[in-house]
Amino acid sequence: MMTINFKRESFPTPIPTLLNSNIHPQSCIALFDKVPEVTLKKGDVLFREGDTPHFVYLVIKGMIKLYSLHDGKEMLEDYLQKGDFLNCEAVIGEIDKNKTVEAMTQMTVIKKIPISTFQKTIQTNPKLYAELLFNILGRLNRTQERLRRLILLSSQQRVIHFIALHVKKSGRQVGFEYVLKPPLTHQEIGNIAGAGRQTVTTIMNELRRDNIIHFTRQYLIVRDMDRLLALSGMKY
DNA sequence: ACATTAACACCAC
DNA sequence: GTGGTGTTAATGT
Repeated sequence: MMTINFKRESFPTPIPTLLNSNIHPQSCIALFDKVPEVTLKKGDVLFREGDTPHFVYLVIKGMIKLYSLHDGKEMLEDYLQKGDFLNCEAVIGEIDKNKTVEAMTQMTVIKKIPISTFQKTIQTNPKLYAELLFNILGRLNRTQERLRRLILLSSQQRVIHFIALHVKKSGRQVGFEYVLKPPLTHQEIGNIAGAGRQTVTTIMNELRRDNIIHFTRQYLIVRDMDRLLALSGMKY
């Protein structure tokens, strides 16, 4: 017979002493302050479908993708970027073992802490709990955006829409332009937007001819965000 | 008409 | 050399 205990002894206060005595601002990110950074190359795998993860990861730089395989085809389930937490569902004891996780960009930087440490600290600090919820909400929105794109837009529009939103959010603004460095490969853009690699290449070259974007292997510039958004066929 | 895939050449690191 | 890009032809819906 299982009993569920809804009581939370130390929730919401007092704040435990040992674990967060050295955390200055109220931030989940601060939990990782003294943890060394790990740099991943594109394609490096953190763990595979079926593995049991033992860490919670924080993305510092670059992008991480979560996917499952279906007769050789990669199904992109989610992707994470700077400030996102991987396996943070562990705070409520949920651990997703059904996805492979790997670095999507060159020079992806992450930090990791044991799941138990993360769990204990977050569970006893409501502010951190709220911050985590907020972060997960961001991921949920991103996934919903992707679903909307997939259902409503043509493949051209999907690619354009993803590029517009992604660069606007993750690139830095320089004058009227947005620069994303490093960029994603056409293959990865295709995986996210639900389009073939060649399709992405062709669309991006058209956009380049029209001087709406520019790109090399090191960067992607959006020259005219308004036109790009207009071409995407979505309001925002 | 739209989109994906295969094939191949080419280029960069 | 390997991985990424550019282009076109064939094929499917």
